[in-house]
Amino acid sequence: MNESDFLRDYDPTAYEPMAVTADVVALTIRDGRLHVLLIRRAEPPHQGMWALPGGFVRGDDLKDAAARELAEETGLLPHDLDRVHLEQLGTYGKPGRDPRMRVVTVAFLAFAAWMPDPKAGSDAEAAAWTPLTATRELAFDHGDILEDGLERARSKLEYTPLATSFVGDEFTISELRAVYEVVWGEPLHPGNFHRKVLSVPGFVEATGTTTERGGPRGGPRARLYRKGDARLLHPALLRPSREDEIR
Amino acid sequence: MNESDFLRDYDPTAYEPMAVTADVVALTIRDGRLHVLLIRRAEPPHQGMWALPGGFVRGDDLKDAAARELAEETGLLPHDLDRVHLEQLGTYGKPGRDPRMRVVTVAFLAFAAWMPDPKAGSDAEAAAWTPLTATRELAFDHGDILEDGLERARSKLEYTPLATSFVGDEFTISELRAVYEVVWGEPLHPGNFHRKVLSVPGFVEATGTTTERGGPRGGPRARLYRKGDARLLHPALLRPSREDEIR
DNA sequence: CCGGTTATTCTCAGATGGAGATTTACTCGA
DNA sequence: TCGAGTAAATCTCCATCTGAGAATAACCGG
Repeated sequence: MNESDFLRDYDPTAYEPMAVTADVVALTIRDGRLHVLLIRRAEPPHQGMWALPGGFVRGDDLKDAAARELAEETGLLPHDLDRVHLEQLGTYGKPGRDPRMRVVTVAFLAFAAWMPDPKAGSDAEAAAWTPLTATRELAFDHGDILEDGLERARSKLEYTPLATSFVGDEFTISELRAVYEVVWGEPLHPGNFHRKVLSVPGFVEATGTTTERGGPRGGPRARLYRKGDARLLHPALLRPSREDEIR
Repeated sequence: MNESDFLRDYDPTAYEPMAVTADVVALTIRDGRLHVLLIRRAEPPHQGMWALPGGFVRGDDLKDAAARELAEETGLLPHDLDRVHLEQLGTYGKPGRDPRMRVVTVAFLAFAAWMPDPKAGSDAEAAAWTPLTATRELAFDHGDILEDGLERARSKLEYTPLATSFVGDEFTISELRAVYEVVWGEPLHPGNFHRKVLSVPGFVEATGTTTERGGPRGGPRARLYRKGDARLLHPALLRPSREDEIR
């Protein structure tokens, strides 16, 4: 028996204690801006700082732990949770990232069209949907995790129908375009976007109905669409101008 | 203090023992076929079955643990390890995936142009580069992890210069095309591939030299190229015909 | 030297994408 | 009620990209 096999069979609690947590980067769109769910830490370390919601993984699956954490902070019911897109983002385990002990954090990314205001008296001292433009410095390495989550979100809009997770069941092409513009942070050509969305097979399907009224500042009633059955967008909707990220 | 904060401050060893391992999906190309590094388990559970190489994460970073594991099984020196692409693939922590105890595995994906034969008398009873066409059923959920790794590899060839990790420092366009054909599992149009590779800015740069001889079955000498400075391929090289994956 | 192989380039038609203009339907305030 | 402003939906034009196939030329082995 060599070292590795020895370790595999040895009592694991004899090693450096290792805790596994599931943290969530929960994104939603409010007032035309992208928001992330943050909590204010009630205890040291980093007491009083804002952080991503999260908690220890216990007997459940990693994803279930993340869902539980999300539900706890938002007051989302199991029924609502079904409508939230939740995917694994990455795992962060650099020694020293938590001063108390070795903590390995599995980060998840959540998207939803609408989420309730954080429950008062819930897990942390305070929880709030925070516009990304106003993000303070976060506790631990949560700033890095948030950055990774945003990049993942921007990227997944390109080749998956994920944007439909940010809007209601029925939506207009303009609402969908607003999602892309908010997440990508740049304006898109309305005509070309419209053409592109309708030309990608399975992205959206027409409901045959329109909005009740035109926009608040005028314009015709827009047709309503539902999410289609595509799992991948082909061809993809590519972000304009990211020359800087290529090299 | 509510439940979650209580847990955060409580002695972590009081919980269900949780082990964190780093496993590696190491891919390379040999004899024109894609190979994955597998070990044969020397101990129960799944004694005698093939599995991905991996081991417990201890005081080091997750990625370092994966690199150590890879070096251990292949005999790769630190110098060689620099030439291996290693990235995080995902984390697998479903309760019950290891019958002994709760094990959370952070899986990594490794690519290299060439890796030595596994060291005799190393970690496991046996280790071998296995052609993917001949993969047996793997221990634990390693079959799922391998599948995820393959899909990640196929996908990353599309929009990153990762394929250059599978060839030597200097390579011909045909060698590069062979990488794509082997990983994607389908033939590509040589003329269009050639045009495309040279048209993507920063993918490859000419060395100005050619091979010493033509191919083993004839043909002119091919020009040699080096990896360029692009981190992303734009526009991407998209896989043909994946209609089946879209819906 | 010859037939077969392969690197490289070219052609051509169809698909795709960006920029801008047009048409039409609607809201709001004068 | 009417006119100005706004926005949905469509269209044009043109540059670029793509897939399929073919042409050219260099090189192998016999």
